[in-house]
Amino acid sequence: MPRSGEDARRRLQQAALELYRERGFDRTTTAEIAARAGVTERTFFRHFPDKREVLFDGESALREVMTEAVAEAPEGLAPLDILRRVFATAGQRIEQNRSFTEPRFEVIAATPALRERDLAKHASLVEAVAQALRQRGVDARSADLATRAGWAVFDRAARDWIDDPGQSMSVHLDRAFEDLRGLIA
Amino acid sequence: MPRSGEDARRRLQQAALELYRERGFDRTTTAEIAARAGVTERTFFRHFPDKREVLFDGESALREVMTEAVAEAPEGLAPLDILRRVFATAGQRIEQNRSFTEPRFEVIAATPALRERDLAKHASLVEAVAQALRQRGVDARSADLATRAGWAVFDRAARDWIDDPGQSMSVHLDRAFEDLRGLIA
DNA sequence: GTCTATACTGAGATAGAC
DNA sequence: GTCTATCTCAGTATAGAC
Repeated sequence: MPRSGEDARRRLQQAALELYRERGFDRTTTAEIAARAGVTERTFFRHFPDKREVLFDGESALREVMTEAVAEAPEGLAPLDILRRVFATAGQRIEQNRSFTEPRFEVIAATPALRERDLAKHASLVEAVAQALRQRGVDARSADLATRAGWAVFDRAARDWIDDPGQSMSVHLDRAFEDLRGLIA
Repeated sequence: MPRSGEDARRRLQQAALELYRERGFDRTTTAEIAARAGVTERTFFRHFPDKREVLFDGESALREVMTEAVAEAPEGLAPLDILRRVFATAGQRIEQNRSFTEPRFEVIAATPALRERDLAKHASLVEAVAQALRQRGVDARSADLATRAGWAVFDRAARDWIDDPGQSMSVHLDRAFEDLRGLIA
């Protein structure tokens, strides 16, 4: 059994996702997850602060991708146009990880406790993106409002893509942005 | 000790809010809440499924107010104009309960676990409002997107009102709606 | 790695309202 | 008598302290 911490971490995530799917989040104990990953229960809590967090390890990387995309967007773009680019970048990542994204998505949707954590992570991401906009000089109110409205569009597009993976995320994103425009006009 | 369940329920809510403010959510035990309310710990869990839910008892009433406001809005309004009315109605309720709303708001903002639950309740409200829009014949995608974007506006206005209660919620709402319009144009 | 506090659950008994 | 709120007792699992 490898002693590498990173390896154990990955096995714990894999084991947790499997068990949450097999018997449900509530009926899975941390001891079972640890056993399947070949470590002790204590090790589980060394890697993850709680039973939910094990499914949200990629969030900080996504945050970096998004805040960097904000910083690197060309000068002179309107806030919502910056966000369109940012979400397109994030959408690509999600598209590439589909084999992991999709089962994870299902488990979260089926589990209220995980859904709560998911929403909290989204709120945190939205806040980080809004802050990145502010650092580009966008005023605080506009940054906040644009990012939240933009997230509604992104979320809509992501769910559209789950239902219809034949079209790429960027197509779904464009459509959702157009829909929002139509609703306001 | 009164046998009325409603009375015990109210005492439990009151005791919980007090204790969460006095020593923080994490440092408050359910046994302490029950003791202050004059019931046993087990009774706490008969009224509330968990330690967080005790602060979210008014949500179902707010949901009814909002979905009814959707149903009662005049014919022929665009989705976002319906929502503007709905949120104005909800805003009035929030304004009236200020003495309860504000301490509760503070405790939630200071406690990650409560913030998560708060976000989940918001998501559930958004879904209920979107469904009410669908029942008026608004197509599913528009209902979803409009309600989420509208909620971003509502949330912005609510925080503006906390910072500046001198202006009414409806003023803050109008301003936030105008801001969104400006961002899209 | 060990120990412990506490959130939460289940089943059965009791007490008051009707 | 039924029904419902509460209590008592006995546990399990998570998470944090040591």
